[in-house]
Amino acid sequence: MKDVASAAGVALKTVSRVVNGEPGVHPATAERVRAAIDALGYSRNESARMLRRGRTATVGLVIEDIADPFYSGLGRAVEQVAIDHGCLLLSGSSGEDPARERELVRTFCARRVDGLIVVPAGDDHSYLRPELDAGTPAVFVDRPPGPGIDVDTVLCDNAGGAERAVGHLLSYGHRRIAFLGDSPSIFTAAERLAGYRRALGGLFDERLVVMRPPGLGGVRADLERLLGGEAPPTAVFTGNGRLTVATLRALAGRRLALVGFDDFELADLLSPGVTVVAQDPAGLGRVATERLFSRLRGDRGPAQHMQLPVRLIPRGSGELPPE
Amino acid sequence: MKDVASAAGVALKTVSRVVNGEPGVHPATAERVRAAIDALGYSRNESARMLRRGRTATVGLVIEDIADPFYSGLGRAVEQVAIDHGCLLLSGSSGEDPARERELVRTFCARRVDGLIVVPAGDDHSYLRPELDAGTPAVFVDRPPGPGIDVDTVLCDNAGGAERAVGHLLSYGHRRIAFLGDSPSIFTAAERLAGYRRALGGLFDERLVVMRPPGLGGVRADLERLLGGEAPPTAVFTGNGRLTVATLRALAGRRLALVGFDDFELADLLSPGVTVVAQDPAGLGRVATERLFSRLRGDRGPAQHMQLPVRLIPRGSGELPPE
DNA sequence: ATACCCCATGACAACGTTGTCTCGGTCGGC
DNA sequence: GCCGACCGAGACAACGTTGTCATGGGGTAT
Repeated sequence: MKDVASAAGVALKTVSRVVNGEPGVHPATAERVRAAIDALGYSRNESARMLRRGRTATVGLVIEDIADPFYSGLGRAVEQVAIDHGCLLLSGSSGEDPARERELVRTFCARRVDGLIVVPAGDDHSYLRPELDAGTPAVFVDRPPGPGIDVDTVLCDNAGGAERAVGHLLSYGHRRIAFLGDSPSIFTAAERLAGYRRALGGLFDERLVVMRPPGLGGVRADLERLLGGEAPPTAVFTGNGRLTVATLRALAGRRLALVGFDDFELADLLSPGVTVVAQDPAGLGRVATERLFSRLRGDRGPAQHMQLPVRLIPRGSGELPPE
Repeated sequence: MKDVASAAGVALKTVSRVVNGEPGVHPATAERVRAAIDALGYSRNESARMLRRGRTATVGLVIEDIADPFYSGLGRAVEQVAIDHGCLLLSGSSGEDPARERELVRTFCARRVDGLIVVPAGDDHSYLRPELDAGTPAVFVDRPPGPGIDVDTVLCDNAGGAERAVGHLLSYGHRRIAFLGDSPSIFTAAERLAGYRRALGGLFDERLVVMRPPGLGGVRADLERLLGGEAPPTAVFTGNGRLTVATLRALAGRRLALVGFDDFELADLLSPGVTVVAQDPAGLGRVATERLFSRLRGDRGPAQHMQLPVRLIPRGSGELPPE
């Protein structure tokens, strides 16, 4: 910028004014400056600008794994909204590791991101307190923060969706419906279990519930055990997309009524098509990021807790009769 | 940092030394400084550090669409390697729009990213010349840069993979094999067409080739036209993952031998399983980013052009006999 | 003609670090 | 007891912007 200034024969500040489109510069001068900028291939140093202004025009996104279609859809939406607001996205995957989540947040905050979008892995977010007090807004998506931290959250209707899924199977005559869920320490898994339980009411049988981290081996064994036991289930409700896919693999073509939480590509092309309760990952990302920007615009109201609806999509697997 | 210094009763520079683990600080002093840091909840301002050091510890990633499983897998690998090298990732989706690609690169460079990983959308990258000359290394992945720009590239064996796919169908007795590809202006599509053509040799028939941007409607119509014509194809080779899926939808269960370029989740669960030529998106990302960091470590050698192998995975659809 | 105001421009400090240089004190060797 | 080396620590400038305030010149109203 110094070079541009001397090339155009003006002061530093005038170049700054032109670059930022500030008023009060004679058109002819501005033109001369622009010519010098082009000639020298100058581009503003954003690091210096960030330092001076205290704003980085950057949003930090912490998710579980960007390679997971659910989160990459969410991430894409966050990116889009950020760009619409002139911000860039710093992103990182926590891999469901609370220490890693914390480390990412710490690093993002050291870089003075304007705001944070977090899909938390852990359940203790007291480490966020100083950042929040310092004025860095955060929005939690998909899962709420741990106790004592009251920030905006955008969740989907986990319990309601699960209830809906199980109700659907009940309406087709099933009475013994298994639940394969993620570890109950994960918020969404616990919520979905609650919905499952509520839908079943007196039919609830804890022997039909298996909750553990996903993985084909485990699911296959669990399924064999469930189906081989006395009074086996006639249907299964799977608690997330990965478990649904693992279950489909484990079933290896055997027909068993199934409704899964989370939609996934090609669910419609399998035979039978897979009935799911679909969330809207892009919607979660969009709403959360818009919430964040409304905070950045100065909204100081109490924390908002939003819940997005889910949608049951019948495709065949959830409409199979018992037996 | 100023506050920490006065709290600990030392000079600014001493705090800096402690924070950066530089030698030459008395252990007792260091301890006092650390105590002050904890008490004040201080964290280094990375913006200032970037400005001063001229390094941002940031890698810019430009891809087509982070929501696409292929690119999100690639992005995850880039992120991992970057983190292993102490860098964060700024990412953006170009949406196959050259202007957007350029804009993203420009923005990243204004932020003085240490290096760039680019999946290009356009075919003119002369705009990169100033950045490259300024010492910002770039690595192109999946597709090469336009003419005149000689940077490291990491591609997969597009032509070889296509040749392999078509050869596979030929070996199962097919003689009329259609090709559904992306717009030939896209490098990978053109390469795969070349491989298809090479494998067919004299059997090549341009009436069996359809190249256009993906989208179910188009694919369905194209397929109807191909299959309804005289001497219809007995097999089809699809030029990328999205087209493979669109084709499967359009076929709606009709049996037609098919081999697709790109693997995708659940390809094994469809019936028949979908035979594919699989790339390794994570491998592309990893190799490219390692290349970038070797440049950042000072490698000034000539541009390297790497090609990763592909793998044919027979699953059933590619082994169907003609008719 | 004088006073006033506005416009275009510039000088200067500050943002929070880190690299360089300097300085005082202690220690070891002769 | 003297000198050089070394160690811990600090002063200062610089990175490239932008916000604040100052300045001078020309136009307008009185």
